[in-house]
Amino acid sequence: MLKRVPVTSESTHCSTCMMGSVCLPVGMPASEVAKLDELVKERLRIAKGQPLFLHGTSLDALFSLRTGSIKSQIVEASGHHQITGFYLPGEIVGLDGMFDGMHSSTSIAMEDSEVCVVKLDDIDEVSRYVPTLQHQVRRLMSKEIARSHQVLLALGSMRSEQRLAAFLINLSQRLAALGYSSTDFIMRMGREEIGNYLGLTLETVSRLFSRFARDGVIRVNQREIKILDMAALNELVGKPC
Amino acid sequence: MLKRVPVTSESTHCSTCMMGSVCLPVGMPASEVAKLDELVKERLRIAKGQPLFLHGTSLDALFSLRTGSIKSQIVEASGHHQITGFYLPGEIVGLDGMFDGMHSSTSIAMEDSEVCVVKLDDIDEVSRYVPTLQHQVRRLMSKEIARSHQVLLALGSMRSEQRLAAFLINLSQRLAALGYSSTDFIMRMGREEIGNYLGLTLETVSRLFSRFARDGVIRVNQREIKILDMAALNELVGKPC
DNA sequence: CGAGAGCTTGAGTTATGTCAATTCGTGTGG
DNA sequence: CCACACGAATTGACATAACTCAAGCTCTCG
Repeated sequence: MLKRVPVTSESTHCSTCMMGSVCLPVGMPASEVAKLDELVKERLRIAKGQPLFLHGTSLDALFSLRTGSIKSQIVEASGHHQITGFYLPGEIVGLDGMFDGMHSSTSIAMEDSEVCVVKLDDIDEVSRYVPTLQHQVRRLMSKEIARSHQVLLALGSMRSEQRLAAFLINLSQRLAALGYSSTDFIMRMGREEIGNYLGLTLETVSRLFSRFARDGVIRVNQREIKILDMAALNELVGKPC
Repeated sequence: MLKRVPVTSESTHCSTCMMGSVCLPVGMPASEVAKLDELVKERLRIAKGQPLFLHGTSLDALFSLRTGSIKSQIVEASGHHQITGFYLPGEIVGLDGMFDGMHSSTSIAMEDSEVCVVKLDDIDEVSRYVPTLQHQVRRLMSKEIARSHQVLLALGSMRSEQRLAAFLINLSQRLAALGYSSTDFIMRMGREEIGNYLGLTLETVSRLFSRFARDGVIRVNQREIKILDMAALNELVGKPC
């Protein structure tokens, strides 16, 4: 069974990659993107359930998710773990842990996935002739900070139904940005993972899905979601207190 | 009353600054730090309660806290706000919001404070001849991500007493790194701010302080804290479940 | 010295967690 | 191909941690 297999067959160039509009080069002028071809020298396939990297191991690269989905989690001494993010294609995994060169989290593929490996050394190298690349990395890190602050807001000040609504809205928007339906999708994560991420138990998450369905806000069948009333979801998160 | 006053009297050079060991240059080789003098061209004094920057305003600089303390918070449409961080001297404020050039949070001085202004343009400029500066910025951003993940862990999977214990331990350690006592300190934030940050109400925070005091773990008098039994605090966060 | 903000404490409520039983769905081996 | 087994999800009943509301206290600062 494949675990962590380098992809050798296809050439991997940012300039010709279909993901360019959502991935690391997002927002960069086309003329600059064309110069990024030295950036990705390797790709990896990760089988469902397998780690992309483990907490505590050394870090010399970032990973740009091409296909599949990945979760990141941190582990306590007690063994308890907290999921800190779900990543979709085009998103960058591994931005934490650049502080001391050690991954501060563990990342696990939630389905068979493929990532582009972006070595930090190569970022430095390439940014000598593509100065905006540094800005790009800063922007992406900054976005990751802002993202986790949003989750903080959810965990710190929202009730369970608001958290789940916010979660669904967020997922919907990110899938839409990838060209998928914003109203019909399959969630790659289970109830327990959603609960862990949102600071709730799986039972609460399950009850909420049922309630949302009963109220006609969504239709849900296992991990298959159909959003029927997006306005109601927005209403939920927009009017707290 | 002073609000946002540039400091003109003193020269501001990283190479001679006392904060070097904890601030932006932390961990950089001394030879490199010596070249950072063009980095900070401006300092600001912010009066207690005044904003350093507001959510939604444009961003072209980072702020390194020299003296005082600052809180960052994000605001919901509803007006509800969530504190995302408390910053102490040597820490960098404004790392979120570099994504689209807009501050995604508001930062407010919790006491009269002074910050060094580090223009993004100057970072780019200086890093041409101090290449490690880019690494340094990445490291600091990465640290901010890891920090917020830790808070996520607290909010997502700890009970109230564990959250407060973790909060006290964290504060203690950061103060110790600044050369202050790790056991005796004044908290610059009130009960409500602590509660907001930890996803609790001020009453719960107050009760917890009382309980910790009753149990002989701390002594507390308003915002004055004396940690009597650090082991007990660590015990609390280390043994959940 | 008075007023207001911040803090503490109590009593009662409630959202969410816990424990447990049941169903559903999927993949496996006879 | 069916039946079984296992993990995932649902649902219910009950327990409880934390919230809400309210009263009183204590600093601080003008």
